[in-house]
Amino acid sequence: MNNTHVAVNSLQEYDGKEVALAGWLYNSRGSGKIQFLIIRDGTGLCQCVVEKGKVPDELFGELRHLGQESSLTVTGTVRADERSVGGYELAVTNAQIVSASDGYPITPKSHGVDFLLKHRHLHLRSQRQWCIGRVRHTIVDAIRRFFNDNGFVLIDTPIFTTIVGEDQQSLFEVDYFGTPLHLTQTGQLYVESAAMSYGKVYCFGPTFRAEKSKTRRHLTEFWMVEPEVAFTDLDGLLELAENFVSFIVSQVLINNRSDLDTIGADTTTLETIKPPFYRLTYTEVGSILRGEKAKVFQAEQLRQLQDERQQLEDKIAEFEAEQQAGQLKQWKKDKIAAELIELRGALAEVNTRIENNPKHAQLAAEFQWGEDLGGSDETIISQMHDKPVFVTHYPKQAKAFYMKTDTENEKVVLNFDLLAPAGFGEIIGGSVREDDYDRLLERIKDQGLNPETYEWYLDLRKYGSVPHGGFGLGVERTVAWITGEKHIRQCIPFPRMMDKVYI
RNA sequence: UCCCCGAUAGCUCAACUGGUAGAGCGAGCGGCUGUUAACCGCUAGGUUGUAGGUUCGAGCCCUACUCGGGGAGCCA
Repeated sequence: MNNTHVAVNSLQEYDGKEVALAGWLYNSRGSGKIQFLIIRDGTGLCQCVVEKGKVPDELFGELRHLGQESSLTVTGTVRADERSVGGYELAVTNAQIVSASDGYPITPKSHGVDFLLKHRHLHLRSQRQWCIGRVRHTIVDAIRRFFNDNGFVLIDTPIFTTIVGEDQQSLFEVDYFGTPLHLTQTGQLYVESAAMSYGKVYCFGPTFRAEKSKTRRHLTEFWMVEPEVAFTDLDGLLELAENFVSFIVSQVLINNRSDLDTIGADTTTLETIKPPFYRLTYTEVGSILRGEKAKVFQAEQLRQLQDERQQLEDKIAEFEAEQQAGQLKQWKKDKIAAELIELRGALAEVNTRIENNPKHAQLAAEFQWGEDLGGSDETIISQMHDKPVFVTHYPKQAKAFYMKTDTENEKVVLNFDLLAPAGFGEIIGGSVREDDYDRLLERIKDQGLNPETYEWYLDLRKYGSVPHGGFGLGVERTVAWITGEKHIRQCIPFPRMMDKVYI
């Protein structure tokens, strides 16, 4: 069946020729004697034009009543036409309904988040999800390609794990034949041992965090890639990270331009994502947050938001007045009603941001040296920059035991976060690892961890320890940033969120 | 764990300070040869999340619960 069908995304090779397509009915419009069937086949959309008289009358009638997402094959002549979605359309001569669909729940109109997640198995077919999935595919491919082409060896780390990388409380516990084990929250400790064998390695797979975080940046199951490099320092890691992220973005721009356009991503800004990225220390960030600059920035943003709110409110009032005026054509009323729904949605969004602005400003102003940066602090810093920002040298007390202490300033560690621009926040966290046996042992004890559990990890510092480090990049956050998607739950096919798993 | 917001037709949303619930989309029928979330006409579709309370009267006010959204802490 397959090899006789042509893929929609290769139609330009068949201009003027007769081909058969196999796919699903995405949408259809019709008038008395002509029908437009938009068919999706997984590679793209194609408008198929059915004219009465050019197909059997019986078929014409069947196609007219064919429900959304019915599967079918169509035969016809390919022709270029500007008016068509992909630039090519099919003049249909015949069609065969494979399976008629009736009452498909996801209509071409707007739907709520909850509804769509409950229909995730079907929502994957929708344009926006389809585009995001393709971008994700490119990102995952770029991740592998970057490391494979730069001398890294893939190391698959275990999902069932005996050790704690970050924080005990954020682990999912599983009953492993009567013994408690955890689902991995990082492959880093394992990958460190592999780096001492191969030099440059990476692991790539799902990661599990039981954090009770209900935000647009969190999933309990997400994908993370973690490179680890022997004989490197903080500067080396930053360079690796900025080259890596820039490569990912460039690959998406090469392969997914039409997807980015369809979903309205900001490609002009993506074009500028090239090394070097901004570099700030935690201490610098702290003084920015506490200082005049952040205050002015936040106040300016608040003003902008208020302006925006005013404009939205004016527009809404305008439309409402128009609605009251009466004596309108039906289509005009509909347009206004649709417009109002959109405006009210935008207004709600702006209002939340206005509500949050002073809270975030206060949190920033109250920044205390020694605390970890909050999500809102990162948002502010990332909003203040048009390119990704590295934040380095965090206070030791706020960070994990394995991060190497800066010998020039014992209060900080040689770590970094990478904040994506325009408010997307953290997409990478990484560090140079403590390679000194005694210091590491001390840190393990300081954090109240059991040194016995980390015996093998300590061994790495016993037998030929070298300066080394790495980082973890969150795939979904990267997808969200690049696609401009507000919530990372749209950036993984089947999201797992705190207390909520739909299908 | 805490704070804010919400729940009305299959879906997305209206209903000004309490007065018998309305649109659009979707569905069904009819019309239209170039539509782009097509359009036009008609039809069907509701115990307003649940349980109480206030009131002559509750979608609207009060209490509790359930579910959902956003955010804080924490993080990729």
